[in-house]
This record gives sequence, C-alpha cells and structure tokens, in this order.
Amino acid sequence: MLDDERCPDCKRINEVLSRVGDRWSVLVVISLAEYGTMRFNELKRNLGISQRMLSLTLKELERDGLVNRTYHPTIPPKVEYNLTEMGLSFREPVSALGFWALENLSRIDAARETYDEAVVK
Amino acid sequence: MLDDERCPDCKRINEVLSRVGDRWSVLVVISLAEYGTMRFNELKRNLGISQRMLSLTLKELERDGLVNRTYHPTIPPKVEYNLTEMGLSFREPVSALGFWALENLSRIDAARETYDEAVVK
DNA sequence: AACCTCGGTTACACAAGGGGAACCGCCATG
DNA sequence: CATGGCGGTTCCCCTTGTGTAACCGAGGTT
Repeated sequence: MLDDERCPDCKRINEVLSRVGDRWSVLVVISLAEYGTMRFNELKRNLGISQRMLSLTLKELERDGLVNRTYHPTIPPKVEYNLTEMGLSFREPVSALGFWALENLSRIDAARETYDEAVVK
Repeated sequence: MLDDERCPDCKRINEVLSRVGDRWSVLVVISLAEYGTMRFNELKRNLGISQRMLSLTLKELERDGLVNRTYHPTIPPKVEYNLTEMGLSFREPVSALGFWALENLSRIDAARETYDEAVVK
C-alpha cells in the first residue's frame, strides 16, 4: 500500500488550506476586504470573535504575508490592520466561496432534512 | 457590548464553512471533480486519508447533498461516489481556492521565513 | 480613588479533529 | 487453511481548536 499513489497536488493544497483555510482567517480577510483598514477591537466586535482567537489569527495572517499590521504608539495604543497585495488576491477565491456559501445554505439545509428523514424512516 | 454589531453575513458564511469547509471535504470534492466517479478505496489511496475520516467525510457530503453514493451489492461490494449538481457547482469556488493555494504556497513560505527571521533578530 | 479603554498575553478547561488498529461478512486467491 | 481485498464501523487515545477569565501598563474619565 504505497502512499506514492496519492495525488501530488492534494498534499500541497492541504498545506495551504491548513494555514489560511480556517474559519476565522477567512472571515477576517472578508472583513478587511470589505472595510479596508480596521482596528483590533473593531474586528473583534464585527466578527463576534474572542480576543484570544483574533490575536492568534491576525498574528498568523501577518506571518503568512496576507495582512499588514501598523502600530501607532499613542495612548491608548492604536493598531491598524489591512490586507497586503497577496491578501487582496486571496480575497477573490474567498469571496467566491463566500458567495457560493450564501447561495447554497438553504439548499444544504433542505438536503439535510431530506437525508435525515430518509434515515429515520 | 452588543453582538448585534457583528456583520450578519459572517454568521451564515461561518455556518456553511463549518459544514463543507474542512480540508477533507474540499479535497474529496476536488478529487471527484477531477476523476468523475470514484470508489471508496480509490479515494482513500488517492488522498492518503484514513479509512475513518473518509467514511465520515463522505457521509457528511452525501447528507449535505454534494455527493451521490451508489451501492452495487456485488461480491465484493462496490460503492461509487460522484458529485451531484450542487457538488459540481461547489467545485468552481473550490478549485479557484485550490489554484490560489498552489500559486501562493511559495510566497507564503517566503513571508514566513522573513517574519520568523525578523522576530528572532 | 476607582474604573474604563486599547491591544494584547497567559493559564485553564473542555470540545472537536483525526490517526491507528481491530473487527465484520463474503468471496477469491495462494 | 490462511491471507487479502472491499467498504465500512467502533473503540482508544493523542493533538488542536476555541472560549472564558484574569492580568498587564499608562493615561483619561467620573
């Protein structure tokens, strides 16, 4: 049973998805794409995300080169986030996915109901 | 601190992504889109996925109406999977995402190296 | 003096993701 | 007779993900 049989692209796609494919990253990118520049607590309130997860998510997105972080050492501190060029290019496939999601949510719900009824029956 | 401030679409996008947005679902859809109809162990070998996860993933995809399951009661049993119409429509945004992933993997790696060096320094 | 704001970090706890191995029935192959 | 393949299911266990709550420092507000 060789692993070499597996499709080569899957491994790489898997790699990228495990980095930027989590829900919070996707939602942060969508928000930044829509509103441009946003502050930390602005994102937090907008997404309904916990402080901890937002902090972790933004750090990863910055590390991966999708988000710029600008720190203004004022009192109180002000930190602004916006998308890099790569972040903006990521926005296209992501918003396509988001659009599909909104379009098909009801269809998925309907399919689930049908399936669950058939199983119970 | 009201939750009502949060963007309304995020909640729904989040819902759909938490259903069909996991890595294995995405990879299964990509495989089925590329090869058409596939058998269980064919997918397993192709993706390098564990038997357990493939079983769970296919069951959810069938329940959500993205995948058809056809059982042939032969000996040995033969079970074939292929995409439904909705599954095929899902393939478009997914393959856009996959394409972006392949295009930008090296850029992400480069950004990570730069970031990590700057942090260590 | 007490408390709030901003942008985090850290500790703790619990849920979910996911791999490995064993088992199933049934037949073909060695 | 033993083994292997097909298409799963079930159990065990470890790793991640994610929320909650507390804390930080400096300054402004009440």
